[in-house]
Amino acid sequence: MYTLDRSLIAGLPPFSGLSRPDLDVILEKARPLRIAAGQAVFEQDTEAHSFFLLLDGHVRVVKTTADGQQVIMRYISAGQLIGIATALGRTTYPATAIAAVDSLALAWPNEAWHELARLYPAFAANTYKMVSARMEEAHERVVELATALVDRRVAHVLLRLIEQTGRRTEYGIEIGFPISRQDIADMTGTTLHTVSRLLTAWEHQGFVRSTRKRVTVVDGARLLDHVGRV
Amino acid sequence: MYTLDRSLIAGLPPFSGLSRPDLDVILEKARPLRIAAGQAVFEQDTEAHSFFLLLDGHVRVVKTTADGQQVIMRYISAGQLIGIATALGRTTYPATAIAAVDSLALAWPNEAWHELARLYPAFAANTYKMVSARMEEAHERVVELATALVDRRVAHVLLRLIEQTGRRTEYGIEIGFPISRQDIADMTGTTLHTVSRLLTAWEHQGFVRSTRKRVTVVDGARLLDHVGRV
DNA sequence: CGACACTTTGATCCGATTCAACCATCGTGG
DNA sequence: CCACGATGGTTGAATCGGATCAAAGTGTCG
Repeated sequence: MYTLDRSLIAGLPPFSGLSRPDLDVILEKARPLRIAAGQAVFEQDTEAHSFFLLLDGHVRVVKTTADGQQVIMRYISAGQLIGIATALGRTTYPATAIAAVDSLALAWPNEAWHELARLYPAFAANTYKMVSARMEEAHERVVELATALVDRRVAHVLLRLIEQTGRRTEYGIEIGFPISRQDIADMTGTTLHTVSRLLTAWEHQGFVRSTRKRVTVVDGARLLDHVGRV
Repeated sequence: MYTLDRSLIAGLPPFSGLSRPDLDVILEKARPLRIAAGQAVFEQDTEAHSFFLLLDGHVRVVKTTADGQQVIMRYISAGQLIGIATALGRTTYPATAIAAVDSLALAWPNEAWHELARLYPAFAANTYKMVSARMEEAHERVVELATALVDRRVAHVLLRLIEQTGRRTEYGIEIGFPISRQDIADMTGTTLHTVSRLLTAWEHQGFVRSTRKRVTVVDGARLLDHVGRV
């Protein structure tokens, strides 16, 4: 028997509007889970047995096509749900989730979802709101992929990532987890070569700084302006 | 006072699981609406005052970027809801909806949504299921835009459209509404020129047939095979 | 310290856009 | 009812954004 403190999840968006005792009931059904960097939380097309709440760390959600090409659908930060296949009426996970750094999550067995959704309408409502938000994001991404050139797409990804996970450093705002050129390419539908060229060009122009797997945005406004030829 | 027969909406996916009297209550709040081909049902970024059910016809949902580029997000067929901005917690429409042919819809004032969702949980559940399905579609589209070449994307769009709206004809299965090369380009992130070239090439190869604003898929399997170089 | 993962950079190639011109079909009004 | 403008479609040539091919450099970790 674990004793998970409800302060772990109190105040997180998925549980907003729930009372303290509610949280205790919810926590009772959860099981803590450590995921080492590079390890999968769940794998695409396998039976969905659980859904997860990321407590600490960063996880990337990756879709792989039949011919082996990868697309990173999103990065999940602490406080967010992942693997909610059941809530969407699926029986398998639509993507693979890989820890970008050593991470900590809670796992609930699948059956718990329906029970919790019934018991706590606020929890269900929060989840659906999140699904709606993710749908809109996906739509925006479709528009961008269909209309914008690569430099613009890469710039927008960097700005989105520093907004979601950035932390202040001496030179600017750094993306909050290690990310390679290949990762950025997989988020924008391009190649690591093109990303590398863009980043070095932008570094010369003073918009960004980067080292191995770390990217810092020095001047986001000027970067946006640079690619924002409207 | 109108008298809308409940048989109009009985059996449609958004209302599955609802009783006859429920349907009557729901219909009471609706107002019928004719939309001429080319007319907008609602416009992007304007105040969302209503949501709609398409009873007859075809409507395309279009997003326009700041610099005027268009992306067709989807085609709506009879029996589907559109403009459910409110259900997603928005106050404005995220896209413009244009009738592709003369169409008929029902319109509910925005306030009705929360009321109906509260009164009829099945209705709310159906709507969320649809939102989930659309999110998955959007994700698939992101993957395709990020990884597949233009010919593959165009082929997939044609096959999807005949699956959703196709009707048998002498030569094959025809897309159920008028659609131009430009429209197809706006769905796949390419240009009308490229679509035109692809369609004429495919016509020579016997995969499709087309005339002005009408496209018929003669042999979908061979078309798929043609672009499906995996 | 050596192997491996990540990054950079040059050269070449190609899919698709852009530019340009012309043709076909439809709807409309004199 | 036919002429004509408008909308939609085709096709060639030039161009270009990025991918691909190729090779070498660099940081990191076991």
